[in-house]
Amino acid sequence: MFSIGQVSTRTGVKVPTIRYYEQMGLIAAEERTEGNQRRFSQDGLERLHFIRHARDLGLSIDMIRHLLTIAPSNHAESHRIAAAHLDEVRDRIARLKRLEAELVRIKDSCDGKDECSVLSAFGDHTQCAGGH
Amino acid sequence: MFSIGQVSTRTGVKVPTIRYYEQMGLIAAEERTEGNQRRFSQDGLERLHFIRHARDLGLSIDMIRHLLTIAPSNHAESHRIAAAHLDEVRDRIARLKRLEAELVRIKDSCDGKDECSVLSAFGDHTQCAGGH
DNA sequence: TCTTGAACCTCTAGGGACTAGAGGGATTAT
DNA sequence: ATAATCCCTCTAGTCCCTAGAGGTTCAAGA
Repeated sequence: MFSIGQVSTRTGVKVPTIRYYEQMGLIAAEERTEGNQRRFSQDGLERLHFIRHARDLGLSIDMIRHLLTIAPSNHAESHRIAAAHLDEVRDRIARLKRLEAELVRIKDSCDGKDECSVLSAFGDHTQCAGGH
Repeated sequence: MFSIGQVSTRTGVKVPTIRYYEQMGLIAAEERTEGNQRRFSQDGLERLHFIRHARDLGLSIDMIRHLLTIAPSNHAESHRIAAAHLDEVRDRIARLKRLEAELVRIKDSCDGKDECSVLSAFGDHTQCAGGH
């Protein structure tokens, strides 16, 4: 059995965040000591690992709850969630790349000059690749 | 002079968001009508365009306030902000790409099978490219 | 066994960037 | 004049935590 601090160091999830996840219904400490401190089993630790990983991958708490409660018995649904999220991520990458290109343009427009136009570049939409 | 609604349609910034920006000290309506409604000048409109663009580019409200107050007279500072932000964006792109690769792995690991392992894939860190 | 100090507990509030709703007043077009 | 639309302020909610206050429990050393 692990204390919340041990779980925290093993999973990399901060202590208050673990308590927050409990509050949100993602996890629950299997036991409490006489003095009301949480004790987690190996299973609880792995569940938290899963949550951590899924959060790193950008899934929302709701999505994760969904995966944890509905999906274990339903691969099609799990698959759908993963695929939908992949689409989202690809979209975000595309948008960030446009953003990168524009920042380069803004930065370069003023490199090596005494006078630059970062401000007007920020205000100028005409060269934007994508429409806002 | 433009009403808040006209400014909203021209800039694409929603009405409550414009009021929020005012509250945050990014903009201020130049005038008010007898009946206390905001009226914006062309300048105000352009300032909001700038803010909209900078927000699209991912700059925080604080950064934008900084740009609007300190930077106009200080190109070096503006340049620094743009360059620092570019670094951030590149970092985000790199992380998202790792994420994308992993989502593909997770999805493919279960494509076309009757039984899949999305859940265990989410829980499995061993194949992560980057360390969490 | 006692004591110290680290770790734990609950509860409330804050943060960032909005968004939504209530309850009302102003403006504009017919 | 009246209806429709727009606008006002204020409060509270969203998401995912993070920080702090004020107090209790645990583990290890003397």
